[in-house]
Amino acid sequence: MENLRISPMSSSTDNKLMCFYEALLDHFGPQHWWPGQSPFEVMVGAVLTQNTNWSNVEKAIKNLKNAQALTPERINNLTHEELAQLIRPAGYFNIKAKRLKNFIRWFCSDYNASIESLRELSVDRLREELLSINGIGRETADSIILYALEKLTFVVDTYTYRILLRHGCIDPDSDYERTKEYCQANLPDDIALYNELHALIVRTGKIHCKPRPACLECPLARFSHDVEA
DNA sequence: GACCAGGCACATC
DNA sequence: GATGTGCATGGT
Repeated sequence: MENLRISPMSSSTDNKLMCFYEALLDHFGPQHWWPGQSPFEVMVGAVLTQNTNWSNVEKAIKNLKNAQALTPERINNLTHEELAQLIRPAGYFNIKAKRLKNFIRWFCSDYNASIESLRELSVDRLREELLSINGIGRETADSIILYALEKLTFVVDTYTYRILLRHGCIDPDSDYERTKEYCQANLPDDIALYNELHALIVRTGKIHCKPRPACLECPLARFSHDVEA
């Protein structure tokens, strides 16, 4: 990845986001997301990781692989109970089994389980279609578009919102779409950068950016960090 | 034992 | 439209 050098102090505050990116990349290094071996595995992982620690998702994916069930056709042919048991370690297994089935039914019936067919669609069309599937919300849709299909869309999550709010980049009433707009307006059109920044934000959020207290050891603390937030 | 984790849909007001 | 709640396992 191109190693842009932007001084946090000299580049002014009109692009905090790029300063954050530089600081986090310097501190943590590349995160090599998404840890899936295929686009389909990434899509499955995107559903399974909803409100769930990734280590639990890995167990569920391992179960699917061991059962030789990690293909659209195989998952389509599993019963609800069979699928739910395989993904049990990821939590919410009953509801996630339904969500996976919904997603894969759409993928198979509308796009013949073809990743390339999905890639031919525009981001707007993809997003609209994904969001029409019960169980696929904004973050899951954007994760699939960015990490599985490698198209330009920024993924917002609770850490993104929390960090940007704490640094005064967004208003407390900013919703997902407004937060996403802020990010995309302040970043170059670079899929690899979107990929890396979201991963770095998650890494940061896990360690430093709990709801409170703000952590002075956070690599972002020097950027007008509101320690009272 | 409490809390958290890479959300989402639905019910209720 | 905003808020509350159910969904569930596994690590710390």
